[in-house]
Amino acid sequence: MRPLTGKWKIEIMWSLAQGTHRFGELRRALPGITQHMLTVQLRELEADGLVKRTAYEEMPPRVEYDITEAARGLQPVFQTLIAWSKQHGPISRRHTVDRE
Amino acid sequence: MRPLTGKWKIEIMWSLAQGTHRFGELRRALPGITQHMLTVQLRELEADGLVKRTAYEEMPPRVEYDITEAARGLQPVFQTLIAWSKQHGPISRRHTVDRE
DNA sequence: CCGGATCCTTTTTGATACTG
DNA sequence: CAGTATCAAAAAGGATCCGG
Repeated sequence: MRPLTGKWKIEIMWSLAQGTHRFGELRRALPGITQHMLTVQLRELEADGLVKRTAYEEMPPRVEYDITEAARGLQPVFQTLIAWSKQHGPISRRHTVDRE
Repeated sequence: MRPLTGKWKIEIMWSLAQGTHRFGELRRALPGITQHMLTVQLRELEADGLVKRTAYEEMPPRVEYDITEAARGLQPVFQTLIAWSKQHGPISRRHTVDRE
């Protein structure tokens, strides 16, 4: 099992759980993420059936992201994890990077 | 935020959520994990305050692992994720390795 | 039985530049 | 605006051998 692996997936899903977002909106909602990473993670989430991508072929381009029905069942997970991390601080993955 | 990152952490926590386990028991409960990885992940979980380790200096050695009080609040997360993955299949991290 | 220490491979992440 | 292409660095994962 490998749920929601990736440095930003929880936060992405949490953002999307609160409503449709455009690419640029997500980028602003996740300070520190690069376009590259946002693209990669969204693509993976899409492939995993957690995110739905809707592209409008207009000028200027517009792309919207939503969570899928399947992912609705995970919504409490996102909520709990976000809330938990606010209380206990971030967990794991070199949480103490102590640059040096 | 980086919750429960690691290939085995969810499953480890899920196992421990169901009761105290010894090292060897966990190993058997997680087919495919190496002792090395189990050690590493347990150490990280311990450092993150999600797991409590109790070593008995006996012969033969015995070590028990439990989830901490702080981690109790995450128990529904483990449950939901495990249940979800049983329905929808594993998520992410090269789930389609399609070896040639 | 429960690890630690090494060494090596694979995956992930990130910086930067470029495009319809 | 919403990406793609490259390249490089870092982190995670795993095999194997050693020790109390």
